[in-house]
Amino acid sequence: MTEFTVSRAGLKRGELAKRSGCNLETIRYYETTGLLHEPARTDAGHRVYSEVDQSRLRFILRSRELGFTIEEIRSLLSLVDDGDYSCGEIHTLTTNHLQSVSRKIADLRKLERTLKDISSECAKGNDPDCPIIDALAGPAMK
Amino acid sequence: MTEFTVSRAGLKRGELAKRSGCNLETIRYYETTGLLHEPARTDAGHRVYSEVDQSRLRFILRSRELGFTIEEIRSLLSLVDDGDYSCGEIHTLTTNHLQSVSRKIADLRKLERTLKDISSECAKGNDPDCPIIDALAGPAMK
DNA sequence: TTGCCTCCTGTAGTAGCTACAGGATCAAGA
DNA sequence: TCTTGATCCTGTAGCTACTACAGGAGGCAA
Repeated sequence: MTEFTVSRAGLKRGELAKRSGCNLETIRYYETTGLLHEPARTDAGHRVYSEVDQSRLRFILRSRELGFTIEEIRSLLSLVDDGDYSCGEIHTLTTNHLQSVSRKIADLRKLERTLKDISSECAKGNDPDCPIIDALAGPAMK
Repeated sequence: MTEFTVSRAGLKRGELAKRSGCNLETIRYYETTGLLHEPARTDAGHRVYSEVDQSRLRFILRSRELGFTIEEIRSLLSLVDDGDYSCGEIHTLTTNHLQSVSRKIADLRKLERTLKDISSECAKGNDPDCPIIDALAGPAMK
């Protein structure tokens, strides 16, 4: 069973932001949206993040880097939190995400092709008769 | 000099939305953000879109399809509106956009590769010891 | 005239943050 | 001990590019 490793004492929010590379306010945002648990507080109300909190943030940041949405991460975390997730469930979420990434790549490559095509027709001169503008203006509406 | 073609009488917003495939509210949004000029109105205040308005919307929609941001489209349109744009300026905007699309593709392909790698390590079974979770949890913070 | 559809305006919600205001707390130096 | 400046707290507004809704007015056919 995967667990978040524990080994160092608490950090305040600013220090956690620095070490994780995450924006200060984003940490609070992840708390309000429920991705991060509410951390312990000092008597004065300052947040103190345990090693478990730090690992959880790292998990979130890594998942975001890989393009998972907040809701997808919420699903991943809730499976882990419940404790009895199967590897198959995690795999399904991941491959679904992979498919949407692949689709996005395909879309962007079409787009890239089109942009190359229309910009290659352009003489780049001072002539104000522009094939790019013509291409963008396109045919009249039906 | 490129111009927007004119040939049919005015349309109301709903009709324009239907023909252009653009959402009804989006048309108003483009007006408030200044991409579309304020159209003529009937006595009762209903918007009436001329052929020029329709061409302009088509230009915007096509540019959005190609992934230009609203600000990029604003630049393109203001060059056209000023009337004395050079084809070189348009070409520059387009190739800048093309570069950002290409960068995005490169980023997504790395991401796709990583997702494939981590999900291929997974046995997909009921075993709750998941290499994907391990990969996402990653190494401890510095 | 009744009913229904479209139109109008202003405003709020979406994702995923980021930034700011106005106040409290902390830690180090004089 | 006092002061100064950094950091913390909360709540709220802003960003992009839309989309949706509420509540009211106009248009048109039976």
